[in-house]
Amino acid sequence: MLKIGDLKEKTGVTVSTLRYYESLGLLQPALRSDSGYRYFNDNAVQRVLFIKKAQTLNFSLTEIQQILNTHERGTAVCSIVKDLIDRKISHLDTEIQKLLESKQRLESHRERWSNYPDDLPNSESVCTLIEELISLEAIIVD
Amino acid sequence: MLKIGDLKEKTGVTVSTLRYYESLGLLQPALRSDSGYRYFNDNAVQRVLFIKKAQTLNFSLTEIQQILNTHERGTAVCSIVKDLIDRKISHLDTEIQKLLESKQRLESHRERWSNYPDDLPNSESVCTLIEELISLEAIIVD
DNA sequence: ATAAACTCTCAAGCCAACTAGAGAGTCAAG
DNA sequence: CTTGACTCTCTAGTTGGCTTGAGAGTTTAT
Repeated sequence: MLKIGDLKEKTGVTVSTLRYYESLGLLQPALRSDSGYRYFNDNAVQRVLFIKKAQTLNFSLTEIQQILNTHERGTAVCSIVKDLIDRKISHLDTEIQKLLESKQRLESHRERWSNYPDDLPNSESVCTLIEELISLEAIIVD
Repeated sequence: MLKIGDLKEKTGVTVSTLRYYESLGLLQPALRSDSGYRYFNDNAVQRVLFIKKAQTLNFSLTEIQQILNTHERGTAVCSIVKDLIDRKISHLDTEIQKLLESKQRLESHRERWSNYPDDLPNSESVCTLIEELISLEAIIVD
């Protein structure tokens, strides 16, 4: 039986985070001592590692809970998980697209600006970059 | 002179958000009436639109404030903005890479799973997908 | 003159995933 | 048997970008 500190050692997840996971229903101690100490079985290690790894796959704790609940309930629900993963993939796709667009717009600005000389110390213009950024929003965004 | 509601009409940004921007120092009414009403000049429209558009370029309000302050101060500081943009681009790159990785890992799982048949209604196994996900974390993550 | 629509301030709530701290109780080694 | 490390609960704070609501005052159109 593992006390919460042992579980922390085996997973690298802080004690308070473990308690937080429990409060969300992601984790359950196998038993509680009379004094209230949590005792986990080895299973819990797998579970916590699963949570961490699912997080690296960009699943939220809520989604992870769905997967684990599904698992718990014992119903044959691969399709639910498949759906979740499909939706996650297309969500990731959207996010990636957005970021790529932002990046490309920024790059095209940088490029365009590299054709302008740096502001001269005493030049009238405050900052070509900013002025363009501010005055040419239409171009920036469209 | 525009009242805050007019500014909202012209920019599509809600009144409370506009007040919030003011509280962050992103926006300043040209004057306040005796009764406390904010009055903005047309300039403010540009400014708000700039904020919105900078947000679509993944700049945070804090970063936007830096840009605007820089602009306000009247110093010739293109290089600061250039730096900001460079850092933003490489940050975006990192984010994109992360998401791409997640996506690819998920896709390889989906692919692998598509070789397994769906669970049969009364099969012993709960869910091949979940079991694999849970038991083979090493594979999943490495 | 009155009602509708607008505006004000200030406080608090929301999301996610934690983290920090107070104050008290418990366990294990020497 | 004491000391130090561990654990407990509970509350509240963090970041970012807002939103919601209460309660009160103001402006505008008819």
